[in-house]
Amino acid sequence: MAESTRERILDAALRAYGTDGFAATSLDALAADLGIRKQTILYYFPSKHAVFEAVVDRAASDLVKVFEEEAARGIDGLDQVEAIVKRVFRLAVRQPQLLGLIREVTRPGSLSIDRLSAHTAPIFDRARDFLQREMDAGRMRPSDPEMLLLSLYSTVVGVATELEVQRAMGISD
Amino acid sequence: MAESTRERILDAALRAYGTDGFAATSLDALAADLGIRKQTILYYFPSKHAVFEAVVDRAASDLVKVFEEEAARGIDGLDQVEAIVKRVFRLAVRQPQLLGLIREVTRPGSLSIDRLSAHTAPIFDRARDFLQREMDAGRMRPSDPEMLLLSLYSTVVGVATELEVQRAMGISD
DNA sequence: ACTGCTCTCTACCAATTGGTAGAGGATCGT
DNA sequence: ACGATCCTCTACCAATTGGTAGAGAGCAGT
Repeated sequence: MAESTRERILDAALRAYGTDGFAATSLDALAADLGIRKQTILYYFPSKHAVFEAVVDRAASDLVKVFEEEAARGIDGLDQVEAIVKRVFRLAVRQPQLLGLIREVTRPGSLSIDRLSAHTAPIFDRARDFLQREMDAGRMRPSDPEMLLLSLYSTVVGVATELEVQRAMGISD
Repeated sequence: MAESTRERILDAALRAYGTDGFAATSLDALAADLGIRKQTILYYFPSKHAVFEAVVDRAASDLVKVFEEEAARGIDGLDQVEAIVKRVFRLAVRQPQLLGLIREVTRPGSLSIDRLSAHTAPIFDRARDFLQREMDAGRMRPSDPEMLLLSLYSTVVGVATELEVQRAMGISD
């Protein structure tokens, strides 16, 4: 067995939720995509929403891992920021639905915001402290670290997810 | 009659589609929110998707109008960019769901991308030419105008829509 | 051979979905 | 008074939804 059924479900769910969204993806469609019955999905997860939460958990920890690994290399100033942005982009190219899922979770009506921020809050705090430190040390132009972080986040997620916009606007690659 | 039923439907639909999304908003829910029956909605629009398209059309032309008006003032360089960004933000504060709807349309699986870009293509071209001109004239740091435009777009839409993120991250206002 | 466990299945369900058909009230010009 | 038009409604429908109940296959340990 190359991959457990549970894992295959999470893979397919990430793909579906990240592109079409949670509400637009039925358990039947998800199961059909995997060549199984939806009751098999409901054997591994108590409800549709539980599938979503599990996908969010895995996606969040994947993202957090990127930050942890990159932060461990201890690069300074903008080079550190650039390195992380580059790695997130590489992740987004390999798994385009991952950031799409993040976008889905961060939607106003979402129920799983807390689940995501439980994962991301620590690295957010660390990132803010890092930016503040680099600004104090004069290695970065001083500004509000939280706002800088938020626009960094928005830009990266935006550009990475809205490939359709790029195509619609006529940007090839 | 203060506002026509058709207009009221579009208002409620913008609110719902912009926050919860298209798939998550049933015609019944939309009608209940308005205190009418869904058949009344289907009297004004042939299908659920037609409601969506009408909302997109109106939202797009609202946004385009902002650009047209601001461009008509003929400001130079970064001041022009800043003025437009500010106006879009003001619009986003007054109608938070508007940019949420844009985000919904630009999702990978969306069917109405062409409908949106039909509206926005002209101002996109104009904006790109404007940036190119300002760069050539030395009023802006030279770079790829399309990429600059895309990151501008992503940042503005991102920051404006993801108020939940801001809250989750602990940014008050 | 039997028991228990893990897994996937068939069968079924009540609720909700988008959509159709058409009745009935109001308002109009004639 | 009349039909026509505009609007909103009730009644209904087939399909899909998330979820429950439980059968049965395969495989372990005994």
